[in-house]
Amino acid sequence: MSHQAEADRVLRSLNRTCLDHDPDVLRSVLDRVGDKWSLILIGLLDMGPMRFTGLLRTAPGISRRMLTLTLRNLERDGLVKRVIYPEVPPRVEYEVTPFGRTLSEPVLALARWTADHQDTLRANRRAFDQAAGLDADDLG
Amino acid sequence: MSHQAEADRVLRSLNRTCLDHDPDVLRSVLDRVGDKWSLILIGLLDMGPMRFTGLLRTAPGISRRMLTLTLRNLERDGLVKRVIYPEVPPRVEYEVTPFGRTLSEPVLALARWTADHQDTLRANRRAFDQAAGLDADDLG
DNA sequence: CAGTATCCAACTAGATACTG
DNA sequence: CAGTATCTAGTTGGATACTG
Repeated sequence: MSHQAEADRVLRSLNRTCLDHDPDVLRSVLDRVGDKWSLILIGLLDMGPMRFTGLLRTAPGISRRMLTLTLRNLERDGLVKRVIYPEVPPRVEYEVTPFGRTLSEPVLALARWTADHQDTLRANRRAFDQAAGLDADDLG
Repeated sequence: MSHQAEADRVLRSLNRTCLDHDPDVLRSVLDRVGDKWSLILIGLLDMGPMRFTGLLRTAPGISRRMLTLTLRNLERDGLVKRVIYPEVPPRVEYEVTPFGRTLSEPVLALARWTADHQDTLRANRRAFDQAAGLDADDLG
């Protein structure tokens, strides 16, 4: 059985189990990984532990609020660990947990897909938008 | 080199290329795949072509509006194909394109991860919420 | 430094009435 | 049947002032 056929079979099964059975778990993970900042933070922390302000500086355009909220959610899921050093001034470091690293692989697969197909995607979108534009302009 | 080490290396590289270079493409794909309905529609269509009303009935809780918007975006990206049969009453079928099927694999990987780890996730969240609750209630 | 609290703007998504 | 148009509620996310 080919890899593709196997993948199809499993996806079909997952469609049934995930969609019919408990779509909320898949949804919640997609919400986590699909929101605006989680993946970027995981990506940054994957390269080593970082502090709050470091992440604030490094993640392009994130606000304090969203950094706090996103880190809390990642921590809640056990994907990121928060380590407090009782010093003055206070120091807090965030790091990816071993559990979090298991998520890297599937995320990696998705990132690879986007990297491999971004040209196709761009072309598709451009073609679609152009066709729509011509439609709207009623030009041949 | 182990699979994990290899994955780490590639992810690190992707961090640099995707995050530093063009985060928007990865973002746009995550937006597509991570939004409320795309994955569910891809899942349904993966089992075979379907018509608008069929999807409306089968996807749990989707509105006409969101079905239209989501299908348009999937079509725009070339992941789904819209086939019009010029009949009366009108018939339109949607099907996953070969390009769309290439996306199944990484999505499959993510779905598998959620399936494999949903118990851990649930436990993590429960533990975190309980700890937060105890904190808030000031109980030991 | 590492957040929290508050306010506000933008976007997302649902309900529903209408059209070819 | 296969949508579009419109209105509205709810959510997400940014700016910023404040706290331990």
